[in-house]
Order: sequence, then C-alpha cells, then structure tokens
Amino acid sequence: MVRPGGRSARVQESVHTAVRELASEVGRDALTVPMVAQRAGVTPSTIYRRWGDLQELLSDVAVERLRPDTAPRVHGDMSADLTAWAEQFLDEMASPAGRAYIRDALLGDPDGGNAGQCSAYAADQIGLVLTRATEHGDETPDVETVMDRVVAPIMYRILFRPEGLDAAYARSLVADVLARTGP
Amino acid sequence: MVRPGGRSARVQESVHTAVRELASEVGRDALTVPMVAQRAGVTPSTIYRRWGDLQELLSDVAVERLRPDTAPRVHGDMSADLTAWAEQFLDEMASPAGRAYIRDALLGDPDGGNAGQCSAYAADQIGLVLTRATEHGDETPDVETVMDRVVAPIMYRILFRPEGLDAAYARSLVADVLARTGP
DNA sequence: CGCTAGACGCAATAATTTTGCTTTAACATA
DNA sequence: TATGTTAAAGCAAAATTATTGCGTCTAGCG
Repeated sequence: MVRPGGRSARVQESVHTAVRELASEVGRDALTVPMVAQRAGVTPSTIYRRWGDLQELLSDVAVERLRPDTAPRVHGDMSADLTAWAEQFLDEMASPAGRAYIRDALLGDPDGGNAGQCSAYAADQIGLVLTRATEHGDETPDVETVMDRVVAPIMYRILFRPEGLDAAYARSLVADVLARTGP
Repeated sequence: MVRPGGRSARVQESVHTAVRELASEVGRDALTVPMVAQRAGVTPSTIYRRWGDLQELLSDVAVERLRPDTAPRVHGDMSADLTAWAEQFLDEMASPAGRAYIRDALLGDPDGGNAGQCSAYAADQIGLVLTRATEHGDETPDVETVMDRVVAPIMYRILFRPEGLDAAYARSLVADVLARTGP
C-alpha cells in the first residue's frame, strides 16, 4: 500500500532535499548514494530499496524541478503569449542545469513515467495558452501540433545538437506554427 | 598519441563484441563491467580507464548500432522516398531495441558527441533523399526543416511519450512538411 | 486499543570501482 | 632489422558501493 503521509513522506522529503543540496555543493556528478543517505540522515539501504539506484532517485528529483511553478504569463495576444512561453521554455531547458535535469529525468526511468510527466507539464502549459486564446475567439492550432512543431524541435536540439540554440529559434518555430496557409 | 590500429583496436573490438553478445544473452540491464571484461578477455581496469564507466561504453556501442547501414531506398518521387525513409526510421527507432540504443547513446555522453553523431546520421540520410529530388528538378524543403518537422517529433515522442507511435504518424509528418502553402 | 503490513535501521556480505605499479606492444627512428 | 619511447593493458591491493537477512518501528485500520 502506498503511504503518502507519515514517515515515508518525511524520508522522501529529506532525501530529495539532500540531493538538491549536495548537487549544488559538490556537483551533480560527484553524488553517491551513501553521501546522500548520510546528509539525509538515512541508511543507504533505505535509498537502494526505495529507489533502486542513484539514477532513479535523480530522475525523481529532476522531474520535480522540471515542474513549472507558474502559469504562462499573459501578454497581448496568442502569438505573444506563445512566443514568450517558448522563449522561456527554451531558456530554462537549454541551460546547463536544465539539460542536466532533462537527462536525469530520461535516464533513471525504466517505464517512461517520469519522461511522460515532463511532457505533460509542457502540454498543460500550452493548453493554458491556447484555451485562453480560444476564449478570446482566436483560432488556434491544437496542443499536439504545438508539441510537434515547437516543443519537440527544441528538446531534440537540446538533446542531440547542443550547438546554437537561442531565443530567435524559439520565435521562428512559433511563427511557423502560427502561420496561416499562404496568400 | 592515438593508436588507431593494433592492440588498442583489438581490445575495443573485443569489448564491443562482448557487450553485444552479453546484451543479447543476459539482457542489457544485467550487464556489468566485470562481466563484459571477462567475456572480452580483458581486465576490468582496462574498461574503466578507457571508457570511465559502463554507460559511456554502452553509449559507444549504441552509436555504432544506430549508424544506418544502407542508403535510403529509391521509390518514385521525393514524397515516396521521404515517406518510406521516415516510416523505416520510426520503425527502427521506436522498437524496444531502438529505444534502448537511443537512451544509451544519450546517456553516457558527457560532451554530447555521440548524440550529435546520431543526429548527423539522420541528417545525412535526409540529405541524400533531398539531393536526389533536387537533381530531378523537384523543389524541396531543406534538411534543417525536415529535421525539425519529422525527425524531432519522432524522437521526442519516443523519448517522452512512449504511447501510440505508428507508421501513420510518420506519414502525416512527412505529408505536412511537404505540403505547399495552401489554396 | 491492539493488529498488521510496509518501510526503515543495522550489520554482515558481496560486488564494484579505483589506484599504484609493472609489463606489453605499437610506432618511430636509425 | 634493431632499438628507444610511450600509450595502453595487466595485475593486485585497497576503497567504495551495492545487496541482503533480520529485527524494529510506525502509519493506517478494524
């Protein structure tokens, strides 16, 4: 049975906190399970039993950090809203920290649940922007299209082609997907 | 000095072979460095010194396996060529083995070189298709566009959204990117 | 208030990674 | 062909990390 409250929750919390603290102190690559366990005031075997290995633990922490903490800002129109969101998304995800979290989230993720969660976060944010636009009477692409045309290219480049990613790229993707069929 | 031939090459070859064999015998997740070393007739310390850890080794092997072994088949026209290529690409990449290789390639890849290589393979193949079409006088999108609109969405879904990927999806992506601006 | 089952701590054990030193063998040069 | 140089491999001890059995604790429930 899952026990969301009580001791289990306290252990999870302190372990996650330990990971975040240590990652910023000694660097993500220097982390070890025993090190995290000591900082968290927990036995290594607890971590091994609950998470399996360091990667799964890091994956959990990464997903937590990739959760958006705020709804997309409202600008003038849908184009401005989506552009601003995409720029910020790229900015966060392409940063060294963002890349590390993405990799961690993908890495220790046997069943793909954590990665799916990340994708869902982005879809939710886009959904908010598009719903708002629809309520204003705008015609909008659907979420899937924006995922394919904006989010996917950004993530693909972050993962496979580390070079030359900037806000202009995000803007062009958004402009492209919003372009109505020709003259 | 780098020593491409001779003993180093033999060791690399036998280690890679050992990885492939053992992966198919005991499963990729059961691999350990000592196990690979023994099968390869090599000391574990050799592997640790040369590859650092199991992930980097698996990443190397994965990139090798992700290299296309044949040029894209020629069908009637560009649309048929690109569609067929995309279908096959999705098919290979979305298979359990393909997914595992992609993850491995990304994972043990500190500097992004291996992932970049994978991306380059796809870009090359697309380049071949498009060049052929151009020589026939067709007007084609450029490689970057196809990467963004076809390859990126496929890879994104494979990594982040394991559900519901099929040939129809690949076809629709290709149809989309080839669609001239509307009526 | 007790019962129960899942989660944790502890400690012994097993497996792995790391490291210092030695040996081997490619490659270059004569 | 002989020989020197040096990167890479072997070996083995030491350090670190991962696994596992068993007893204890506590949250959730009747």
